[in-house]
Amino acid sequence: MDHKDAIAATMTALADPTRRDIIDRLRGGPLPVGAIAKTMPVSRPAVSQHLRVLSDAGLLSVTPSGNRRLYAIAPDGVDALRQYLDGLWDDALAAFARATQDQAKGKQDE
Amino acid sequence: MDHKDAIAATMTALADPTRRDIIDRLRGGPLPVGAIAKTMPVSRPAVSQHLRVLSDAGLLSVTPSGNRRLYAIAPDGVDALRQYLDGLWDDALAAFARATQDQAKGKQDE
DNA sequence: ACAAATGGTAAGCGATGACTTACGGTAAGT
DNA sequence: ACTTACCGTAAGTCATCGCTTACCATTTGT
Repeated sequence: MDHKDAIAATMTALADPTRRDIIDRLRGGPLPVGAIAKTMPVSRPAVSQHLRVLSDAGLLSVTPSGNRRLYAIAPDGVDALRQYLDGLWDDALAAFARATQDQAKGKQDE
Repeated sequence: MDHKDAIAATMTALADPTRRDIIDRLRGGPLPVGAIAKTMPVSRPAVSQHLRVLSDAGLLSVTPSGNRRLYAIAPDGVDALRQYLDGLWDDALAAFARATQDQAKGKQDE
């Protein structure tokens, strides 16, 4: 399933703390690579590699502007993860309700 | 911030594909370790270690039942990630709207 | 045309992590 | 009491990943 691969890529992309830091830098709007790296404890190539991972995961969009490349958060990529978690949330609540209901009826698992 | 650490733990826990598989097995309701491991390509200790990570992240709850231990999805842990993504979603949309608006006004970045 | 700036990529290194086998410990069956 | 079932933990191995330094391409400024 192509959709599950997208979820996997998005999840692993967001798992790294440095990449979440980059995402936080972009919350205010698009930024070029140098501006991001200047406020971070890692080198610029490291930031570049992280931006690649985030872009491949669909979390960032890139718009070349002359000499620089502006990176911005892509709402669609974030939404994919949101839908996954919403589904997980629904199932968790349903299972929880069913478990407590079964417990009230005195049924143990079989 | 303790809250950000919780997000980090939850995110790294969900980043592993095997752990997401385990989560999927638990969507229907609580299961003991052996039942999970029997339907998975990895060994039972591996599953046990993954369950530990998921529990520490607050994504699973454990209820010892006699000889076995029943693992279930914890809605609260899922909700923490949902809130994080909702905030990211809001900021992304706001930044996107502002960027297009600035572009309409002809302002380039400074 | 030359120099400076911006940024992606390759190679190599160190650390983290996922898995296995082996072991111990507790609860249930006979 | 003994055996079996269920499960967590320790030790060790192998792959993956994040980082750095070097290098190269492209674009802007003079």
